[in-house]
Amino acid sequence: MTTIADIAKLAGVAKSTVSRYLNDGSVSEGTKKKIERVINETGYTPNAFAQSLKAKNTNIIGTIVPRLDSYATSRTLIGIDEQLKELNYQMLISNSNQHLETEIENIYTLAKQKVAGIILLAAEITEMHLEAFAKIDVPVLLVGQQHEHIYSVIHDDYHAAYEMGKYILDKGHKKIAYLGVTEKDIAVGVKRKQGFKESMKSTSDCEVKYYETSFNITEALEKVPEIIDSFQPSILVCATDNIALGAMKAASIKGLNIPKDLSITGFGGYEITGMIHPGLTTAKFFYQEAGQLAARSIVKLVRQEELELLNVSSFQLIFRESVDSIV
Amino acid sequence: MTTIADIAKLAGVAKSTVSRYLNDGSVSEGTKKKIERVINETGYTPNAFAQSLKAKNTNIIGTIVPRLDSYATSRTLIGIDEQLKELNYQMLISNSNQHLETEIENIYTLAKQKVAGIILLAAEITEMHLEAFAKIDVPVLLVGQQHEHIYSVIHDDYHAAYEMGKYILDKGHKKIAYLGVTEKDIAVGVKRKQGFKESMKSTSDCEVKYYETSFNITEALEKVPEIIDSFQPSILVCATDNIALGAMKAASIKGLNIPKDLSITGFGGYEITGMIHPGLTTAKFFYQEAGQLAARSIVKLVRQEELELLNVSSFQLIFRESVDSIV
DNA sequence: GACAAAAAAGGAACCGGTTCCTTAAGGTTT
DNA sequence: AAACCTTAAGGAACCGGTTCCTTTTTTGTC
Repeated sequence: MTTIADIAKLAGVAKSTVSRYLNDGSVSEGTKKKIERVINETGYTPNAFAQSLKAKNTNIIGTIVPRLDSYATSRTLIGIDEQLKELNYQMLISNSNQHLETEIENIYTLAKQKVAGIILLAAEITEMHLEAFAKIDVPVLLVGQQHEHIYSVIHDDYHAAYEMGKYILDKGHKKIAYLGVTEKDIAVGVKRKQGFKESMKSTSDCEVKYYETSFNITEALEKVPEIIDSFQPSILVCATDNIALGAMKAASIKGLNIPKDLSITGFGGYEITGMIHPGLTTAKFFYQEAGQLAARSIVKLVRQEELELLNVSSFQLIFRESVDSIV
Repeated sequence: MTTIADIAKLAGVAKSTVSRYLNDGSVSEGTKKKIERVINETGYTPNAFAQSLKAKNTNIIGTIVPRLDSYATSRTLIGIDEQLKELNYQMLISNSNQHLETEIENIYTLAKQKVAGIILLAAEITEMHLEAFAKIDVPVLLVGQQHEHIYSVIHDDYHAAYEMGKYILDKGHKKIAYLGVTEKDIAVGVKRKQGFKESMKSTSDCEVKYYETSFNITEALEKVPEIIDSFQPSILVCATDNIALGAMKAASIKGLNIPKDLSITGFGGYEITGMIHPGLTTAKFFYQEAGQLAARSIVKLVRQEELELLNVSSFQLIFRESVDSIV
């Protein structure tokens, strides 16, 4: 390993001069040349640890994700990474594997590594989270979930669900099943359901039933047949695309034709929803863009610039073949 | 920020004693208690940079991925992460966004950050890669691709394709289209094709044609109709599940029934292939397990232990509804 | 109780940078 | 030509740990 002292000796100058050359650059042309030559010859790069030790902070933004194998997560990470690179920050991914304790642990680990900021893609914010945020002296940004005291970037779950509700009413559906998730998840479990419920208020001759499942495709697959048998809805509104995919599979297994026998919708706008047959009608969220927004936002926080507490990313309904018109 | 000097002062001992307490632990019971109390009170954690600066290396394994939004990548990362945690190493993900130059850059960046080792999920190994590996003094492990001089963990692409070929011959197919990818990708582009070709040698009354597309779903979607029209195969063997998904969509759009009018197979074993209708017959690779193997392997390299140059992860054919029998 | 050996604790140097302070050199002003 | 300012460069301290070496304390043995 060559160090700054080696470079200094080889160039016949002091350490501080080399350091100055590398940073501000108040160095005469002659010595610049000398140092440049030596650095090129040796292929020297400064030791990042020594720099960070002195600087007491880094340009690293830690990003904690609940899982890596999810379209939403991946796209969000891509957006974050893209934007951070542009802002000269680096992304450090920390996977908590849908494990609450690991998630908390990761917060502390990142803090210990002196990251400049933390982006948290959480499904749920607990007391332990708040405690961790308070203890560490690092700005935190939530993505996908909101909280009254923490900066966040969220998707417009409420209005997406509202518009989706309006749309299926337009299509004439009267027997509607909504398949949601746990209310611990404010965004997906609460907001989407609220938006949907609100849209249902505009009509009175509809029968709407609400069910709950997990985020797991296979669990949806198991739960759906029962819903179909007992309630016989004309449409199944699923709180995520994955649930919708499970529902479609379940319907296919039962020999039902989508959308003739049963319409299905999702939320998310995963790429796969356009590739299957029939295509799935869904509300598309802009994960990558939200990731970019999150990156810009956390950097603002790091730089102590002004930022809205709540930042909303938009959505777009995508109409495909999985919804039939009832006449 | 509290430092080890603060702790030492508060506990009334020397810095070195605190350090010893934190590491080997050759400290008397009495002082242990004192130090422990102070550390608990202050919530002190050692500065990772100072430690790394002295230690001259880290327990971080850098993992370079070509893209984040791929099932194979995600699963592999999960496996790596899981296993590294167990071995007390940390994973640092670096995304090259399918950009060769970024990939090379990332190699150098990771080396500069003094990672203990690098796992590279590459699609292609160029001269620039080899040059980078030679320059940096960090062990490197390839995943998914092999190279005569570099340690690697690969999937058994050759035999998976061979078995797949055998299977579809068994099913009686005679007009077979193979839709592959660029031969720059040794694993997917070359090995799968080779294995498949080998299996085709066992018969003489088959017409087999080879085509090429990209890894992109939409490109497959565009290319497939032409293949169907000009060649009219009874089966389309796709080199990846994504290509197969594109092909299925294309077939659906043309109004073809899968598998009656056209059989389709893939490679990969993505979860979604079991969720669509009809289910896709595919060769499943064990990405997560391969990731774990990769983690164990890179750690062996870091510790300068013995390791085979080539480590092969197995596969399993999954038979679903997308392949018909020709009688 | 004296003495040797072992254990515990202290002190200083070091890791590789950055930065502050000081000195030296060169240029300008009067 | 002296006084002053500016620019360039050197030297030393510092960031927060670890480790080696030395000194002090404890323990055990005769």
